[in-house]
Amino acid sequence: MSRATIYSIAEICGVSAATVSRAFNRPELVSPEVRARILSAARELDYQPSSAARGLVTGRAGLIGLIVPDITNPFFPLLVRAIQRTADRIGSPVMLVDAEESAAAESRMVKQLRGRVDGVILASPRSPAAALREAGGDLPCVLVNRTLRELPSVVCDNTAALYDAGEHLYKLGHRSFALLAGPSASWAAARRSQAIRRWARGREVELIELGPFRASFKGGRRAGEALLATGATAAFAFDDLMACGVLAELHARGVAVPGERSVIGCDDVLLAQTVTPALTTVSAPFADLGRTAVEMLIRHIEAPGATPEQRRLPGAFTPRSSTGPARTRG
Amino acid sequence: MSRATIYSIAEICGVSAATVSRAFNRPELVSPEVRARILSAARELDYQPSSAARGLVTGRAGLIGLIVPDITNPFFPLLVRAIQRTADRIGSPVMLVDAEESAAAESRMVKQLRGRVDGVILASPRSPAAALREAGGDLPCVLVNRTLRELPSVVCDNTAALYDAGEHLYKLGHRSFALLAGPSASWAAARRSQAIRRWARGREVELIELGPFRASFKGGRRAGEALLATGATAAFAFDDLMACGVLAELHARGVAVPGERSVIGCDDVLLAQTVTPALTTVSAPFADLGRTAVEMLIRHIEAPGATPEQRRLPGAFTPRSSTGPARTRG
DNA sequence: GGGTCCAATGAAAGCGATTGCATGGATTCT
DNA sequence: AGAATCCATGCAATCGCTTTCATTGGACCC
Repeated sequence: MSRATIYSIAEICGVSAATVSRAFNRPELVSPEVRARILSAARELDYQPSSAARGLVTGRAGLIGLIVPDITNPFFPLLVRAIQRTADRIGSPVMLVDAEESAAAESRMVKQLRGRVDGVILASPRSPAAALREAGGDLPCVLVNRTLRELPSVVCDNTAALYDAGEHLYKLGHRSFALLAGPSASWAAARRSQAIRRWARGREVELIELGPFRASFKGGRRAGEALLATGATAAFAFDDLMACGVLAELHARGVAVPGERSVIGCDDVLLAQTVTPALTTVSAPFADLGRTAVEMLIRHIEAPGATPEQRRLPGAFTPRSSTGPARTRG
Repeated sequence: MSRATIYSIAEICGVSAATVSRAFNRPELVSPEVRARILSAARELDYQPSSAARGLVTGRAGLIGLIVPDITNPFFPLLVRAIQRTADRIGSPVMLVDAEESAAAESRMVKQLRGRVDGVILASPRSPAAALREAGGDLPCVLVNRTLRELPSVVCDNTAALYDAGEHLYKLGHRSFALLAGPSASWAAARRSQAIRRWARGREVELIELGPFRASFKGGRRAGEALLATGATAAFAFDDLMACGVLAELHARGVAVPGERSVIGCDDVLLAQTVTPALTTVSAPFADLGRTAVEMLIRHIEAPGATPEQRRLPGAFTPRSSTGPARTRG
């Protein structure tokens, strides 16, 4: 048996297809008894409206796209969940696309998504600005963790939290810090480095910049190696994954954390809590990030002309066990 | 400017819409010059076919659904990527849905997906069999990491690898083992426990069954606690996440791994490599799992009547650093 | 030269929903 | 009572594409 349509329901109920359609979309326009009959018949037949047909006439796909650079990076599942949860509440499922860290794939996917979705959320896009604008075309887009003047965006602003982190270490007696920079193409990496530099400038401390390193466990191990070559007693890693690599490297070399060095991550992904010692980090407001992104996208879909809004949500400093008093040098 | 359609292209090229459609779908049916003209005009106008219109007439959405119980569990991102990669190659994007560990949500989502997608891949579904069958209806479904007689499925069979793991520990001198069981509702957990039991029965060893524990880091800590209350020198954890919890708990209590106890995980997720010590585990064939699932689904979409095929792919024992010689009991 | 066949194209009928407009019966107003 | 109003419903067009069937104009064969 083929799927039920508004026509089969109409026939059964002895009404026209238009009435059936209205029973679902504008229930106030059909008489209560007829509506009841229709709904019950629909349930009986296990009717599901064809989204293709609806999409064709309304011009809306009822879908939003989500492009992430790397779903295996533990940052993204948390974001994906937050976005999906919000999108689901407003009845617009999410099409997830993994760009596998390729900028080229990213804009290719945006293009592909056009015509299938009503708008897309681009999480931490790697693509150059021009490519993004071009690929987007008239497709509503919102960026997460990156800004671009022409597009709405929501970013996590870690400035204040990183200051808190710095102060935390300062109070523990640290005076020499290493900044383990993330990938140079990453907008977030640039912002974080900047925030830390600014904090360091306002304090009487030494800041040794190392990197850039890849935002991966391996990258972290390399960063750990570099860290040991310096006299820094505390390190800011670009993100938690890198911080875990640092921890592993230090452990492998018999350097105690936080005994001999303190390490700070960023994002607060699952890993940060499971690693030993538990990672002092800056928690990203995943839920808010996701919710805001979806809300902004919806707004942009409904009012395509609106000026792109830029939102920044603060991260929160979360002390755990990977930071401790500075070992007195010597 | 509204989007280009086959009509606008047809007009520009001085041909009929039918020809334009054919130029894309049955290129061998239109003359080379006309096709070239059409394709160039299409590129010019940045034409994207409306998937709604196409879907309406062909009855195919050109989309497959993927339902995972918990995207934040590191097992799933790896699977998602593998599935997406394959689906992408055959030009069928993936709609990802996170059921947030709720069986009810799971079947609700399956229902919702019907009419939007051509088929669904259900990864490690929690729902009772009846609910799944019912929700599926005539929608092609394939299960990953769970079997059900009526549905095609692909599972990771860890039996052999777990035997290897057992032998590995046996050779290291272990004679008393703990089995840290996963959630009782999990099909995979049942299979793993069974495999280990069978192995133990074939050997002169003691097997202490503990649990069930939640398949989470916290669950693992609890399992670690329970483990310490026994005399077992080696433990099989349900999965890597749980194993990490065990490791953390042992570390917190000053018990050395692998010095005093050996721990084995399962799945080989990112965590297994980043934790200290690196986890000895059983690697799941994520890429094959994903590829097979998509291929089976496609086959089932194209031949709805076919008998459900059941595939099992072997995991591979992967020794790392969390296992070592049994401490001679004192 | 006339018939056959084929390749290239066009005309038109849907696919299943939404929606503006028309309609007709009941209700209310004057 | 007749006119005006309104509510519930039906009719029919439409969205953009695919696909069947018909048509045209050569090329080819006898």
